[in-house]
Amino acid sequence: MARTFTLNRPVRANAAPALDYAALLNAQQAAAATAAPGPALVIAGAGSGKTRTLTYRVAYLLENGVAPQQILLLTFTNKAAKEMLARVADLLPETSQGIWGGTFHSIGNRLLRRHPEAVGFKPGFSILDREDQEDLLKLVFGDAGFDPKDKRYPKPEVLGDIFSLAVNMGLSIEEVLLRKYDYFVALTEEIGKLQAAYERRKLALNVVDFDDLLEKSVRLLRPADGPGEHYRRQFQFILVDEYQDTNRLQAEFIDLLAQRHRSIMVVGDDAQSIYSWRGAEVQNILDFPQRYAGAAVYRIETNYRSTPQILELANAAIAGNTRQFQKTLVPARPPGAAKPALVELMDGAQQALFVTQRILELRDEGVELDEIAVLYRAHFHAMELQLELTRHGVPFHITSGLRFFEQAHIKDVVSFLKFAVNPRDEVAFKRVVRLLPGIGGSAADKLWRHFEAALGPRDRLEGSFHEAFAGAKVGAKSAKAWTQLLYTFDEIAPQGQSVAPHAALESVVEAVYDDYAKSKFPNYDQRREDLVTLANYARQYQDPTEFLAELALVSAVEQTDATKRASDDDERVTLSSVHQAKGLEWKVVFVISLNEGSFPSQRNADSPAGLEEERRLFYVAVTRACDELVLTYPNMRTMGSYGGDLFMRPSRFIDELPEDTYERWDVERGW
DNA sequence: TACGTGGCGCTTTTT
DNA sequence: GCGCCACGTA
Repeated sequence: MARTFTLNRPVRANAAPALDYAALLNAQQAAAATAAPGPALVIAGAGSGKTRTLTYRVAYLLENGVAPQQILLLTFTNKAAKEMLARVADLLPETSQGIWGGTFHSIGNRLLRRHPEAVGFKPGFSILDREDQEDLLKLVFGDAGFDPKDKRYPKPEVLGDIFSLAVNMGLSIEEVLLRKYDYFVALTEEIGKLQAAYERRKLALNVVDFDDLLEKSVRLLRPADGPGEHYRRQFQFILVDEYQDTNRLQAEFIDLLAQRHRSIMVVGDDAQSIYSWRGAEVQNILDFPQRYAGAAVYRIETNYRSTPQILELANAAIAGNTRQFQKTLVPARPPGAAKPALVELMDGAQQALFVTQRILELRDEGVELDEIAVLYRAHFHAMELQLELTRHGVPFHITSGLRFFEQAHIKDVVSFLKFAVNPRDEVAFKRVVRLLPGIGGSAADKLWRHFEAALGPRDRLEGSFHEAFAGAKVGAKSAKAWTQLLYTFDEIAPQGQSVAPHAALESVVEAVYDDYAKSKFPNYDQRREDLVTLANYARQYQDPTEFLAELALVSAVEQTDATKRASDDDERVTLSSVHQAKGLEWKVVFVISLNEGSFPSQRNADSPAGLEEERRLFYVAVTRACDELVLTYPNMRTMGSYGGDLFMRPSRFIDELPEDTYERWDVERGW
């Protein structure tokens, strides 16, 4: 084999590092940021400046002559990637351009766009989100010769979960079924057939799902003589954020890229691994020192976020877990005014009333509403609280529900573009035509077959859509809208070449969708506004393929300055699941419904591993609080939940706390 | 295809 | 106790 000699970017003349790491970081952070090349594990406790450390690590590499494109920075969320890259750019504006940074999925997308054929896809493939995937799975039943209405089979939604777990955890269908869906074990063979049919369909439609972005990338990277070798040479330094939440597939993705240089720094907190149900394996981080022999281990344990009282409770909360790196959060802040509060309430209604009244009290004390959060294990735990807050006129927002790009009206108009860009996209086509009055599943299917025949083996339409659909019949009820639709298709993709995304969106809304939206949606105005926002967002993109990929991979639009200002004006309390609160902090945090069966969730309480994850979730919840932490539990489950009244025990996580870590509040009725 | 009614099931959701 | 989906009917 030829010898490889790697030239590093020449170090700038008199290149005394501009940044004084010892002054900007604490000793633990600085040690990690300036670590020598080679494998390294950074155990970063909650609130310890993990992002800061990672940011300075990148800066340190750049300052020491590593070229930006030799750095790969992997995160789980777009927000995290964006934030870190922006902070690096702030530190070193001149040298940071060209870093490969993004989510696992977006980096996978980038690789596959460069080498689609190597894994059987064609350029311009589109990305299915979860809903698209389910739509496609419905079609797949027919392919495999099964009746989708047959109740024995898992619903598309569950099927998607099964396939996803299999891919992400590197398990066979049978293993997944045995572990999580034992009532489907008898159908192992059939489900396997469905999976094969699904794979064929994706290739035929030239579409990939989220999991493919990783799995096909791994397949691309695996061969020693394939394109992977190029990237193994290129990425001399790999950094991974939130490593505790990686699954088996992601771990392999990283390992494949790190094979050559072995200069990989993974950062995370095993105590905050809370996504095992999505395939995350906390074992990845726990075993890292074994998998990468000679790995340096750094610990960042100084917590800048919370008062010592809150940290004492947090440390006690996680102590019950055995599978963890022992660590203790060390407070940097002076003692706060009070210990965390533990509040026993009669029932859910009283809990809601208590939280509401305490929030009002805090507001009177000068705490702003957006510095307060109420966290819970499951969204329905917040139902009574929502009623109570509304009754008292306390504004709140809930971090749940559909994200911007997943809303029906957004997906509807985007489907026009998807079909224009990729005329093989049956799912997008059917979604579009079903918007027309008088056209349902069977008419959509007929139209699709007609179009498929006209398209032939090509991946791009050469003539006009009018020609392609010549002779296709629709009912009298649909005729007018159908003509209008064909006209629109030809406008947004003349000769099969799609126009710029914002122009296409404007055409679609104006010609077809606006009328539909008016008749269909009670909140037409809001939706119309969203569509304008979407079109404006699209202006950044010239290439429709790139725009569509971005939509699939990004869950929220950047807040415009206008909306930011608007939301600054009216402060709101945050209501959030603990999962969605990870990485965030508030001055005052309430954790509610701390009952056996609720938190820990009944479904995880039976297995030791499940219970440890619930305990980590509790740990994540309490470590969100800066100044004040309030834990509450009702004694009875009443209206607001199903099944009638029931006594409930306080959570075992409360029993596990030493009594001197909190102060009990006695709540009594004042009327 | 569109609309009304009964039955079922009901954690979390980075991409 | 409610909402969604699937099935029945026009």
